[in-house]
Amino acid sequence: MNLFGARGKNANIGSKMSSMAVSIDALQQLLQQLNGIAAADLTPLFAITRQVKLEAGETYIREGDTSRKLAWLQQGIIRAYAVRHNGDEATLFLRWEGQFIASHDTIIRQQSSRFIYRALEDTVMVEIDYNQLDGLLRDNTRLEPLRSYFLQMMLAEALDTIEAFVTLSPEERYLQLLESRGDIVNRVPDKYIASMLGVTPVSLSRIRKRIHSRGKQ
Amino acid sequence: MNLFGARGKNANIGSKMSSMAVSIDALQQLLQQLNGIAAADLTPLFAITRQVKLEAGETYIREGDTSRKLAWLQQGIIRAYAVRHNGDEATLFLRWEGQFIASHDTIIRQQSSRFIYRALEDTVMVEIDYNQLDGLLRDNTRLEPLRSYFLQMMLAEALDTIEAFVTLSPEERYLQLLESRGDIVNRVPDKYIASMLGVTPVSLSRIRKRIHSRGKQ
DNA sequence: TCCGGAAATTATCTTTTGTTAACGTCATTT
DNA sequence: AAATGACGTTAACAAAAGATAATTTCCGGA
Repeated sequence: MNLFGARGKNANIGSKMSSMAVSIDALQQLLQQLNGIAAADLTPLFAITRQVKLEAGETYIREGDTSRKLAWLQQGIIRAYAVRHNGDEATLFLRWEGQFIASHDTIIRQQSSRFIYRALEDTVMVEIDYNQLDGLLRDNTRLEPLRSYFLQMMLAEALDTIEAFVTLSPEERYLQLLESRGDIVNRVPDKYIASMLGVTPVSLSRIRKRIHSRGKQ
Repeated sequence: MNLFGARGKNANIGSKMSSMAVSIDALQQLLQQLNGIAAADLTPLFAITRQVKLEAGETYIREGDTSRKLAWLQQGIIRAYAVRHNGDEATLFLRWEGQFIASHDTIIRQQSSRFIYRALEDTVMVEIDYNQLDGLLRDNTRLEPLRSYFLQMMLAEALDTIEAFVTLSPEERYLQLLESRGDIVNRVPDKYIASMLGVTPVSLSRIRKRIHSRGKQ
Protein backbone atom coordinates (compact mmCIF):
# COMPACT_ATOMS: atom_id res chain seq x y z
CA MET A 1 0.00 0.00 0.00
CA ASN A 2 2.32 2.74 1.17
CA LEU A 3 5.48 2.23 -0.78
CA PHE A 4 7.38 4.51 1.54
CA GLY A 5 7.47 1.75 4.03
CA ALA A 6 9.46 3.43 6.74
CA ARG A 7 7.02 6.23 7.21
CA GLY A 8 4.76 4.61 9.72
CA LYS A 9 7.77 3.56 11.70
CA ASN A 10 9.21 7.02 12.05
CA ALA A 11 6.21 9.29 12.01
CA ASN A 12 5.44 8.70 15.63
CA ILE A 13 8.89 8.98 17.06
CA GLY A 14 8.25 12.64 17.75
CA SER A 15 9.63 15.92 16.57
CA LYS A 16 12.69 15.89 18.79
CA MET A 17 15.25 13.51 17.39
CA SER A 18 18.56 14.04 19.05
CA SER A 19 20.47 11.08 17.67
CA MET A 20 21.31 10.60 14.04
CA ALA A 21 21.56 6.88 14.67
CA VAL A 22 17.78 6.61 14.80
CA SER A 23 17.25 7.95 11.34
CA ILE A 24 20.14 6.15 9.72
CA ASP A 25 19.03 2.95 11.29
CA ALA A 26 15.49 3.30 10.00
CA LEU A 27 16.71 4.32 6.58
CA GLN A 28 19.16 1.45 6.49
CA GLN A 29 16.42 -1.03 7.32
CA LEU A 30 14.20 0.47 4.67
CA LEU A 31 16.83 0.18 1.98
CA GLN A 32 17.73 -3.37 2.92
CA GLN A 33 14.16 -4.58 3.06
CA LEU A 34 13.04 -2.97 -0.13
CA ASN A 35 16.01 -3.80 -2.27
CA GLY A 36 17.51 -6.89 -0.74
CA ILE A 37 20.88 -5.24 -0.27
CA ALA A 38 23.28 -6.46 2.35
CA ALA A 39 24.17 -4.14 5.22
CA ALA A 40 27.84 -4.32 4.26
CA ASP A 41 27.09 -2.88 0.82
CA LEU A 42 25.29 0.05 2.40
CA THR A 43 28.27 1.14 4.48
CA PRO A 44 29.99 3.09 1.68
CA LEU A 45 26.62 4.62 0.84
CA PHE A 46 26.12 6.03 4.31
CA ALA A 47 29.70 7.20 4.35
CA ILE A 48 28.83 9.89 1.81
CA THR A 49 25.58 11.03 3.44
CA ARG A 50 25.28 14.03 5.70
CA GLN A 51 22.58 15.33 7.95
CA VAL A 52 20.92 18.61 6.93
CA LYS A 53 18.63 20.69 9.10
CA LEU A 54 16.33 23.39 7.78
CA GLU A 55 14.23 25.87 9.72
CA ALA A 56 10.60 26.39 8.81
CA GLY A 57 10.43 28.65 5.76
CA GLU A 58 14.03 27.99 4.75
CA THR A 59 14.78 27.27 1.11
CA TYR A 60 16.45 23.94 0.32
CA ILE A 61 16.83 24.28 -3.46
CA ARG A 62 16.52 27.55 -5.39
CA GLU A 63 15.29 28.13 -8.92
CA GLY A 64 18.30 27.80 -11.21
CA ASP A 65 20.20 25.72 -8.70
CA THR A 66 22.43 23.09 -10.33
CA SER A 67 23.19 20.92 -7.30
CA ARG A 68 22.05 17.33 -7.54
CA LYS A 69 20.55 16.62 -4.15
CA LEU A 70 18.78 13.48 -3.06
CA ALA A 71 17.50 13.37 0.50
CA TRP A 72 15.51 11.24 2.87
CA LEU A 73 13.23 13.15 5.22
CA GLN A 74 13.65 12.25 8.84
CA GLN A 75 11.36 14.98 10.09
CA GLY A 76 9.37 17.86 8.59
CA ILE A 77 7.69 18.76 5.30
CA ILE A 78 9.20 20.05 2.06
CA ARG A 79 7.14 21.83 -0.59
CA ALA A 80 8.22 21.84 -4.25
CA TYR A 81 6.75 24.69 -6.26
CA ALA A 82 7.05 26.60 -9.51
CA VAL A 83 6.65 30.35 -9.98
CA ARG A 84 4.13 31.33 -12.64
CA HIS A 85 4.31 34.13 -15.18
CA ASN A 86 2.02 36.30 -13.06
CA GLY A 87 4.32 35.73 -10.10
CA ASP A 88 2.27 33.45 -7.85
CA GLU A 89 3.38 30.04 -6.78
CA ALA A 90 2.08 26.65 -7.87
CA THR A 91 2.82 23.75 -5.55
CA LEU A 92 3.76 20.59 -7.40
CA PHE A 93 3.93 18.24 -4.44
CA LEU A 94 4.74 17.85 -0.76
CA ARG A 95 7.13 15.38 0.83
CA TRP A 96 7.28 14.47 4.49
CA GLU A 97 9.12 12.29 6.98
CA GLY A 98 9.90 8.82 5.64
CA GLN A 99 9.89 9.96 2.01
CA PHE A 100 12.63 10.83 -0.45
CA ILE A 101 12.98 14.16 -2.17
CA ALA A 102 15.12 14.84 -5.22
CA SER A 103 16.09 17.82 -7.33
CA HIS A 104 14.36 16.38 -10.38
CA ASP A 105 15.57 18.72 -13.06
CA THR A 106 19.22 18.44 -12.11
CA ILE A 107 19.15 14.68 -11.56
CA ILE A 108 16.98 13.32 -14.34
CA ARG A 109 17.28 16.06 -16.97
CA GLN A 110 20.66 17.55 -16.17
CA GLN A 111 19.12 21.01 -16.26
CA SER A 112 19.15 23.70 -13.62
CA SER A 113 16.11 23.46 -11.41
CA ARG A 114 12.87 25.07 -12.56
CA PHE A 115 11.42 24.41 -9.14
CA ILE A 116 11.95 25.68 -5.63
CA TYR A 117 12.05 23.38 -2.63
CA ARG A 118 11.27 24.92 0.73
CA ALA A 119 10.71 23.59 4.23
CA LEU A 120 7.24 24.21 5.65
CA GLU A 121 8.30 23.02 9.10
CA ASP A 122 11.61 22.56 10.85
CA THR A 123 13.07 19.73 8.86
CA VAL A 124 15.82 17.15 9.34
CA MET A 125 17.05 15.02 6.48
CA VAL A 126 19.78 12.66 5.38
CA GLU A 127 21.27 14.09 2.21
CA ILE A 128 23.39 12.53 -0.48
CA ASP A 129 25.02 14.19 -3.46
CA TYR A 130 23.78 12.44 -6.57
CA ASN A 131 27.09 12.83 -8.37
CA GLN A 132 28.84 11.02 -5.55
CA LEU A 133 26.11 8.40 -5.57
CA ASP A 134 26.65 7.98 -9.30
CA GLY A 135 30.33 7.25 -8.72
CA LEU A 136 29.52 4.81 -5.96
CA LEU A 137 27.06 2.92 -8.16
CA ARG A 138 29.68 2.62 -10.88
CA ASP A 139 31.99 0.80 -8.49
CA ASN A 140 29.41 -1.21 -6.62
CA THR A 141 26.79 -2.45 -9.06
CA ARG A 142 24.94 -4.27 -6.31
CA LEU A 143 23.66 -0.88 -5.19
CA GLU A 144 22.26 -0.08 -8.63
CA PRO A 145 18.73 -1.25 -7.72
CA LEU A 146 18.60 1.72 -5.35
CA ARG A 147 18.55 4.12 -8.27
CA SER A 148 15.69 2.25 -9.91
CA TYR A 149 13.94 2.20 -6.57
CA PHE A 150 14.02 5.99 -6.17
CA LEU A 151 12.89 6.50 -9.72
CA GLN A 152 10.07 4.00 -9.41
CA MET A 153 8.80 5.59 -6.22
CA MET A 154 8.67 9.02 -7.79
CA LEU A 155 7.15 7.76 -11.03
CA ALA A 156 4.42 5.80 -9.26
CA GLU A 157 3.45 8.88 -7.26
CA ALA A 158 3.56 11.14 -10.31
CA LEU A 159 1.29 8.83 -12.29
CA ASP A 160 -1.21 8.73 -9.44
CA THR A 161 -1.26 12.51 -9.46
CA ILE A 162 -1.89 12.62 -13.20
CA GLU A 163 -4.64 10.03 -12.88
CA ALA A 164 -6.30 12.18 -10.23
CA PHE A 165 -6.16 15.25 -12.48
CA VAL A 166 -7.82 13.54 -15.45
CA THR A 167 -10.37 11.41 -13.58
CA LEU A 168 -11.43 13.54 -10.62
CA SER A 169 -12.96 16.98 -10.05
CA PRO A 170 -11.15 19.42 -7.74
CA GLU A 171 -13.57 18.52 -4.95
CA GLU A 172 -12.99 14.81 -5.48
CA ARG A 173 -9.24 15.35 -5.52
CA TYR A 174 -9.47 17.20 -2.21
CA LEU A 175 -11.55 14.42 -0.66
CA GLN A 176 -9.08 11.84 -1.92
CA LEU A 177 -6.20 13.82 -0.44
CA LEU A 178 -8.01 14.12 2.88
CA GLU A 179 -8.63 10.40 2.96
CA SER A 180 -5.13 9.31 2.00
CA ARG A 181 -3.04 12.01 3.71
CA GLY A 182 -5.39 13.79 6.06
CA ASP A 183 -2.69 14.18 8.68
CA ILE A 184 -0.44 16.01 6.23
CA VAL A 185 -3.26 18.24 4.96
CA ASN A 186 -3.82 19.46 8.49
CA ARG A 187 -0.16 20.36 8.93
CA VAL A 188 -0.01 22.48 5.77
CA PRO A 189 -1.64 25.89 5.05
CA ASP A 190 -4.67 25.51 2.79
CA LYS A 191 -3.26 27.77 0.11
CA TYR A 192 -0.55 25.21 -0.69
CA ILE A 193 -3.10 22.40 -0.77
CA ALA A 194 -5.22 24.48 -3.12
CA SER A 195 -2.47 25.03 -5.67
CA MET A 196 -1.56 21.33 -5.52
CA LEU A 197 -5.16 20.60 -6.48
CA GLY A 198 -4.97 23.09 -9.33
CA VAL A 199 -7.43 25.61 -7.84
CA THR A 200 -7.24 28.96 -6.04
CA PRO A 201 -7.40 29.25 -2.26
CA VAL A 202 -10.77 30.97 -2.61
CA SER A 203 -12.11 28.03 -4.54
CA LEU A 204 -10.78 25.51 -2.03
CA SER A 205 -12.52 27.43 0.72
CA ARG A 206 -15.80 27.09 -1.18
CA ILE A 207 -15.16 23.39 -1.74
CA ARG A 208 -14.66 22.92 1.98
CA LYS A 209 -17.88 24.80 2.67
CA ARG A 210 -19.81 22.62 0.22
CA ILE A 211 -18.45 19.44 1.79
CA HIS A 212 -19.32 20.56 5.32
CA SER A 213 -22.81 21.75 4.44
CA ARG A 214 -23.54 18.48 2.66
CA GLY A 215 -22.15 16.48 5.53
CA LYS A 216 -24.48 18.08 8.07
CA GLN A 217 -27.70 17.40 6.17
CA MET B 1 15.33 19.24 -26.03
CA ASN B 2 13.41 16.17 -27.13
CA LEU B 3 14.76 13.38 -25.03
CA PHE B 4 13.22 10.79 -27.29
CA GLY B 5 16.01 11.39 -29.69
CA ALA B 6 15.12 8.87 -32.35
CA ARG B 7 11.78 10.39 -33.05
CA GLY B 8 12.79 12.93 -35.61
CA LYS B 9 14.76 10.31 -37.40
CA ASN B 10 11.88 7.92 -37.78
CA ALA B 11 8.87 10.14 -37.92
CA ASN B 12 9.43 10.99 -41.55
CA ILE B 13 10.20 7.56 -42.89
CA GLY B 14 6.56 7.07 -43.73
CA SER B 15 3.82 4.76 -42.63
CA LYS B 16 4.87 1.78 -44.69
CA MET B 17 7.81 0.08 -43.08
CA SER B 18 8.38 -3.32 -44.61
CA SER B 19 11.67 -4.19 -42.97
CA MET B 20 12.18 -4.71 -39.29
CA ALA B 21 15.82 -3.86 -39.74
CA VAL B 22 15.00 -0.19 -39.99
CA SER B 23 13.40 0.01 -36.61
CA ILE B 24 15.89 -2.15 -34.79
CA ASP B 25 18.69 -0.18 -36.30
CA ALA B 26 17.24 3.13 -35.19
CA LEU B 27 16.44 1.79 -31.75
CA GLN B 28 19.92 0.33 -31.42
CA GLN B 29 21.51 3.64 -32.30
CA LEU B 30 19.25 5.40 -29.82
CA LEU B 31 20.18 3.08 -27.00
CA GLN B 32 23.87 3.24 -27.76
CA GLN B 33 23.97 7.00 -28.02
CA LEU B 34 21.96 7.72 -24.92
CA ASN B 35 23.52 5.20 -22.62
CA GLY B 36 26.99 4.63 -23.96
CA ILE B 37 26.42 0.91 -24.34
CA ALA B 38 28.44 -1.12 -26.81
CA ALA B 39 26.62 -2.78 -29.70
CA ALA B 40 27.85 -6.18 -28.53
CA ASP B 41 26.09 -5.76 -25.20
CA LEU B 42 22.83 -5.00 -26.98
CA THR B 43 22.77 -8.25 -28.93
CA PRO B 44 21.29 -10.36 -26.12
CA LEU B 45 18.78 -7.58 -25.52
CA PHE B 46 17.46 -7.67 -29.06
CA ALA B 47 17.42 -11.45 -28.97
CA ILE B 48 14.47 -11.31 -26.59
CA THR B 49 12.49 -8.63 -28.41
CA ARG B 50 9.67 -9.34 -30.82
CA GLN B 51 7.75 -7.22 -33.26
CA VAL B 52 4.09 -6.60 -32.47
CA LYS B 53 1.53 -5.11 -34.84
CA LEU B 54 -1.79 -3.67 -33.77
CA GLU B 55 -4.66 -2.50 -35.93
CA ALA B 56 -6.27 0.84 -35.26
CA GLY B 57 -8.65 0.44 -32.33
CA GLU B 58 -7.03 -2.74 -31.09
CA THR B 59 -6.33 -3.11 -27.37
CA TYR B 60 -2.73 -3.68 -26.33
CA ILE B 61 -3.14 -3.99 -22.56
CA ARG B 62 -6.45 -4.57 -20.82
CA GLU B 63 -7.57 -3.45 -17.39
CA GLY B 64 -6.50 -6.13 -14.92
CA ASP B 65 -3.80 -7.42 -17.24
CA THR B 66 -0.75 -8.70 -15.39
CA SER B 67 1.72 -8.92 -18.27
CA ARG B 68 4.81 -6.72 -17.92
CA LYS B 69 5.23 -5.23 -21.36
CA LEU B 70 7.76 -2.63 -22.42
CA ALA B 71 7.69 -1.53 -26.04
CA TRP B 72 9.28 0.93 -28.42
CA LEU B 73 6.91 2.42 -30.96
CA GLN B 74 8.11 2.18 -34.53
CA GLN B 75 4.88 3.47 -36.00
CA GLY B 76 1.48 4.56 -34.73
CA ILE B 77 -0.07 6.02 -31.57
CA ILE B 78 -1.05 4.33 -28.32
CA ARG B 79 -3.50 5.86 -25.87
CA ALA B 80 -3.43 4.98 -22.17
CA TYR B 81 -6.68 5.62 -20.36
CA ALA B 82 -8.62 4.87 -17.20
CA VAL B 83 -12.32 4.18 -16.90
CA ARG B 84 -14.17 6.39 -14.45
CA HIS B 85 -16.94 5.49 -12.02
CA ASN B 86 -19.55 6.92 -14.37
CA GLY B 87 -18.15 4.82 -17.16
CA ASP B 88 -16.45 7.34 -19.41
CA GLU B 89 -12.81 7.27 -20.27
CA ALA B 90 -10.01 9.55 -19.11
CA THR B 91 -6.90 9.63 -21.27
CA LEU B 92 -3.72 9.73 -19.21
CA PHE B 93 -1.25 10.15 -22.06
CA LEU B 94 -0.43 9.34 -25.66
CA ARG B 95 2.72 7.71 -27.00
CA TRP B 96 3.84 7.71 -30.63
CA GLU B 97 6.61 6.52 -32.90
CA GLY B 98 10.07 6.85 -31.38
CA GLN B 99 8.79 6.69 -27.81
CA PHE B 100 8.63 3.92 -25.23
CA ILE B 101 5.45 2.64 -23.65
CA ALA B 102 5.25 0.52 -20.53
CA SER B 103 2.59 -1.18 -18.50
CA HIS B 104 3.26 1.02 -15.49
CA ASP B 105 1.25 -0.74 -12.84
CA THR B 106 2.65 -4.18 -13.58
CA ILE B 107 6.24 -3.00 -13.96
CA ILE B 108 6.73 -0.43 -11.23
CA ARG B 109 4.06 -1.44 -8.72
CA GLN B 110 3.68 -5.14 -9.41
CA GLN B 111 -0.08 -4.71 -9.55
CA SER B 112 -2.50 -5.64 -12.29
CA SER B 113 -3.03 -2.75 -14.67
CA ARG B 114 -5.58 -0.09 -13.76
CA PHE B 115 -5.20 1.37 -17.23
CA ILE B 116 -6.06 0.33 -20.75
CA TYR B 117 -3.64 0.80 -23.63
CA ARG B 118 -5.15 0.94 -27.10
CA ALA B 119 -3.85 1.73 -30.57
CA LEU B 120 -5.37 4.81 -32.19
CA GLU B 121 -3.73 4.03 -35.53
CA ASP B 122 -2.23 0.93 -37.07
CA THR B 123 0.80 0.46 -34.87
CA VAL B 124 4.10 -1.40 -35.09
CA MET B 125 6.34 -1.81 -32.08
CA VAL B 126 9.33 -3.66 -30.73
CA GLU B 127 8.22 -5.38 -27.56
CA ILE B 128 10.18 -6.85 -24.69
CA ASP B 129 8.92 -8.77 -21.70
CA TYR B 130 10.06 -6.95 -18.59
CA ASN B 131 10.56 -10.16 -16.63
CA GLN B 132 12.96 -11.39 -19.28
CA LEU B 133 14.65 -8.00 -19.30
CA ASP B 134 15.01 -8.26 -15.53
CA GLY B 135 16.85 -11.56 -15.90
CA LEU B 136 19.06 -10.16 -18.59
CA LEU B 137 20.01 -7.17 -16.44
CA ARG B 138 20.93 -9.46 -13.58
CA ASP B 139 23.50 -11.20 -15.77
CA ASN B 140 24.74 -8.19 -17.69
CA THR B 141 25.04 -5.24 -15.35
CA ARG B 142 26.37 -3.06 -18.14
CA LEU B 143 22.79 -2.88 -19.43
CA GLU B 144 21.44 -1.67 -16.11
CA PRO B 145 21.52 2.02 -17.17
CA LEU B 146 18.79 1.17 -19.65
CA ARG B 147 16.34 0.61 -16.85
CA SER B 148 17.16 3.96 -15.28
CA TYR B 149 16.88 5.50 -18.72
CA PHE B 150 13.30 4.27 -19.26
CA LEU B 151 12.28 5.33 -15.80
CA GLN B 152 13.86 8.77 -16.15
CA MET B 153 12.14 9.37 -19.49
CA MET B 154 8.77 8.52 -18.06
CA LEU B 155 9.32 10.47 -14.86
CA ALA B 156 10.45 13.58 -16.70
CA GLU B 157 7.36 13.51 -18.87
CA ALA B 158 5.07 12.84 -15.92
CA LEU B 159 6.48 15.79 -13.97
CA ASP B 160 6.00 18.08 -16.95
CA THR B 161 2.38 17.00 -17.09
CA ILE B 162 1.89 17.73 -13.40
CA GLU B 163 3.56 21.09 -13.77
CA ALA B 164 1.16 21.95 -16.60
CA PHE B 165 -1.84 20.99 -14.46
CA VAL B 166 -0.87 23.20 -11.54
CA THR B 167 0.50 26.20 -13.44
CA LEU B 168 -1.68 26.47 -16.57
CA SER B 169 -5.38 26.85 -17.37
CA PRO B 170 -7.03 24.29 -19.68
CA GLU B 171 -6.71 26.77 -22.56
CA GLU B 172 -3.04 27.34 -21.83
CA ARG B 173 -2.44 23.60 -21.61
CA TYR B 174 -4.07 23.13 -24.99
CA LEU B 175 -1.95 25.87 -26.54
CA GLN B 176 1.17 24.34 -25.03
CA LEU B 177 0.22 20.95 -26.41
CA LEU B 178 -0.39 22.43 -29.85
CA GLU B 179 2.97 24.14 -29.78
CA SER B 180 4.99 21.17 -28.60
CA ARG B 181 3.12 18.29 -30.29
CA GLY B 182 0.86 19.91 -32.85
CA ASP B 183 1.44 17.11 -35.34
CA ILE B 184 0.22 14.53 -32.85
CA VAL B 185 -2.80 16.61 -31.84
CA ASN B 186 -3.91 16.64 -35.47
CA ARG B 187 -3.68 12.86 -35.72
CA VAL B 188 -5.83 12.23 -32.64
CA PRO B 189 -9.58 12.80 -32.17
CA ASP B 190 -10.24 15.89 -30.08
CA LYS B 191 -12.16 14.00 -27.44
CA TYR B 192 -9.00 12.20 -26.37
CA ILE B 193 -7.06 15.44 -26.30
CA ALA B 194 -9.83 16.93 -24.17
CA SER B 195 -9.68 14.25 -21.51
CA MET B 196 -5.88 14.49 -21.41
CA LEU B 197 -6.30 18.18 -20.62
CA GLY B 198 -8.79 17.37 -17.89
CA VAL B 199 -11.84 18.91 -19.63
CA THR B 200 -14.86 17.66 -21.58
CA PRO B 201 -14.93 17.55 -25.39
CA VAL B 202 -17.58 20.27 -25.37
CA SER B 203 -15.31 22.49 -23.34
CA LEU B 204 -12.35 21.88 -25.64
CA SER B 205 -14.50 22.87 -28.59
CA ARG B 206 -15.26 26.18 -26.87
CA ILE B 207 -11.59 26.67 -26.07
CA ARG B 208 -10.76 26.20 -29.74
CA LYS B 209 -13.45 28.68 -30.71
CA ARG B 210 -12.12 31.26 -28.27
CA ILE B 211 -8.60 30.85 -29.60
CA HIS B 212 -9.70 31.22 -33.23
CA SER B 213 -11.92 34.23 -32.60
CA ARG B 214 -9.14 35.99 -30.72
CA GLY B 215 -6.64 35.11 -33.42
CA LYS B 216 -8.70 36.74 -36.17
CA GLN B 217 -9.12 40.07 -34.44
C1' DT C 1 -21.48 7.77 -54.60
C1' DC C 2 -24.46 7.29 -50.96
C1' DC C 3 -25.34 6.22 -46.34
C1' DG C 4 -24.82 5.60 -41.33
C1' DG C 5 -22.44 6.44 -37.31
C1' DA C 6 -19.04 8.80 -34.87
C1' DA C 7 -17.08 13.20 -33.87
C1' DA C 8 -17.32 18.06 -33.39
C1' DT C 9 -19.88 22.12 -32.87
C1' DT C 10 -23.52 24.89 -31.12
C1' DA C 11 -27.18 26.11 -27.93
C1' DT C 12 -29.24 26.41 -23.30
C1' DC C 13 -28.99 26.16 -18.68
C1' DT C 14 -26.70 25.07 -14.27
C1' DT C 15 -22.71 24.75 -11.60
C1' DT C 16 -18.19 25.80 -10.57
C1' DT C 17 -14.19 28.55 -10.69
C1' DG C 18 -11.47 32.97 -11.24
C1' DT C 19 -10.90 37.66 -9.75
C1' DT C 20 -10.97 41.24 -6.64
C1' DA C 21 -11.92 43.12 -2.45
C1' DA C 22 -13.64 43.25 2.19
C1' DC C 23 -13.75 41.11 6.56
C1' DG C 24 -12.68 38.27 10.57
C1' DT C 25 -9.26 35.39 12.98
C1' DC C 26 -5.06 34.24 14.85
C1' DA C 27 -0.31 34.57 16.05
C1' DT C 28 3.64 37.51 16.53
C1' DT C 29 5.70 41.73 17.41
C1' DT C 30 6.28 46.13 19.40
C1' DA D 1 -2.53 46.39 24.82
C1' DA D 2 -2.15 47.87 20.15
C1' DA D 3 -0.39 47.09 15.67
C1' DT D 4 1.00 44.20 12.06
C1' DG D 5 0.64 40.72 8.72
C1' DA D 6 -0.56 36.24 7.03
C1' DC D 7 -4.36 33.23 6.37
C1' DG D 8 -8.95 31.74 5.65
C1' DT D 9 -13.66 33.01 4.67
C1' DT D 10 -17.20 35.53 2.43
C1' DA D 11 -19.28 38.48 -1.07
C1' DA D 12 -20.20 40.05 -5.83
C1' DC D 13 -19.55 39.70 -10.41
C1' DA D 14 -17.39 37.82 -14.65
C1' DA D 15 -15.64 33.93 -16.98
C1' DA D 16 -15.28 29.29 -17.76
C1' DA D 17 -16.72 24.59 -17.47
C1' DG D 18 -20.22 20.72 -16.82
C1' DA D 19 -24.50 18.51 -18.47
C1' DT D 20 -27.68 17.61 -21.91
C1' DA D 21 -29.51 17.77 -26.30
C1' DA D 22 -29.84 19.24 -31.06
C1' DT D 23 -27.40 20.02 -35.20
C1' DT D 24 -23.74 19.85 -38.40
C1' DT D 25 -19.52 17.90 -40.17
C1' DC D 26 -16.67 14.35 -41.22
C1' DC D 27 -15.30 9.84 -42.57
C1' DG D 28 -15.23 4.93 -43.77
C1' DG D 29 -17.86 1.12 -45.50
C1' DA D 30 -21.35 -0.58 -48.44
